[in-house]
Amino acid sequence: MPRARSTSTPRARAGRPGPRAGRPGPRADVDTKARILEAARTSFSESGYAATTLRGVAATAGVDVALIPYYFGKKQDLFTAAMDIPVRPAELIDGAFADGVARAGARLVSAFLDLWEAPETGPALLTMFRTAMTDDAARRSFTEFIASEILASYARHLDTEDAELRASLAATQLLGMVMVRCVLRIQPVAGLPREQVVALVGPSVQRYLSGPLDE
Amino acid sequence: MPRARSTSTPRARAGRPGPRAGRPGPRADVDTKARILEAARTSFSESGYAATTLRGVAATAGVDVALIPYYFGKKQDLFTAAMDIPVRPAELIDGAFADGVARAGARLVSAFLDLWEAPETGPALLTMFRTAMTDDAARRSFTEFIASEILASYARHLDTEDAELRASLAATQLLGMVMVRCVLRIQPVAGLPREQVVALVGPSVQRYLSGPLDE
DNA sequence: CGCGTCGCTCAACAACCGTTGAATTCTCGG
DNA sequence: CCGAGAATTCAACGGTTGTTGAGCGACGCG
Repeated sequence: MPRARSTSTPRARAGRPGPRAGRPGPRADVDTKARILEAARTSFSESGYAATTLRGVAATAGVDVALIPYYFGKKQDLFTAAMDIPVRPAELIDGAFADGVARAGARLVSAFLDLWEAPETGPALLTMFRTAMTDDAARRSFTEFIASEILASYARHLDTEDAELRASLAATQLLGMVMVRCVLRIQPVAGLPREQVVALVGPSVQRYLSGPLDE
Repeated sequence: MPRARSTSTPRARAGRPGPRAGRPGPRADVDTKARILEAARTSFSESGYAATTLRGVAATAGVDVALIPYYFGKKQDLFTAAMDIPVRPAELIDGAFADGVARAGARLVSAFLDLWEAPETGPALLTMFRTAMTDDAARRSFTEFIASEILASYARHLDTEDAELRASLAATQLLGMVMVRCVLRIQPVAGLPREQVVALVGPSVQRYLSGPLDE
């Protein structure tokens, strides 16, 4: 493991920077930090964590590689910064239940589609989901987040005693719909108009929320 | 991880005069190729393609790194070899429809659970799914495979004209159940006995297959 | 004008990656 | 008994990665 390579570099001129450094071009008229973040979001969601290289992110952002550690620190910090998106699941669920449990199924499907199809939140959600599928530590925190935030919010609106069972069953249908339509884009579900998807899978969610479970 | 290597390999560590190599231990009592394949399957499914290193696979298989290119060629070839599992989706679906469309929902749920919970096929399926979510080329071939193999098999058993729509809707529920129960392992669905899951989500799949879609 | 500071570039570094080639030992058919 | 070939090892190569540190240019404040 120790390569014991002292300061004898194969190249000449060790330690001293090159003759050309500094900032030759004009000052950044656009916000460099935001450009890095956006490039990082798309790269993480399209290629995953391990396959994303800082050099690739820097290239699509049009900046130097060293600017990323300069602004964000380590690669893991860039990742958490890219995943920090504004989404309040509790408010979303409360909104879906606003006018009665009887309509909550369709409302939930609609809200889920909003979240996953918006360019602001969709890529980050996909990345979090993918990481939760892969990394075990991420999976634990992800499922704990779902249990304490999402399922608990459901349970507040369903005052039956099997509320958590019903909530997690509804999650299977909601997640599966999002996978098939937004991620894998399997036809014909992927090509249907939004309202039709809501009308088709809404009743299934509704059955889990308020219908008879044993039949 | 059974490391049942009974015969000890005498590692005579003498000096270090130039290149010394060869095979010091006894010949492979266990099938080396199979051990590499198994280690590769679990590593690919737990860490993904980019994050799996040949050195890591070799370490958990207990062999030298160079044996992997020796047996499997490039890393991509090892990947395709690890993904080559015996699964005949058409037969599976035909079996689920064997005694009538009316019972196909529960049968399909049961067959899906078998497939994803078996240690033989589960990891590879998970890997294929994850890769399809990440890589766009893999996604296209995956969805095309689903359309031409899976959905077409469904459609053969449902002779209505919206057969493909019904099949892809059923896929949302089946995939979502597998995600929540087998991959993310969200409670309480993950902790339920098998038959209860079949009883709970079977009717939802059944509705997509033969129930009224507009209600 | 002097000077610090901020934004940025360049070059290098150590570590690790996949892959190759040569060396060595074993097994086995002739 | 011997040589052919398979199985396994070590060492190295060229490339890429994340990260660091030093230098450069412009700007703002004194």
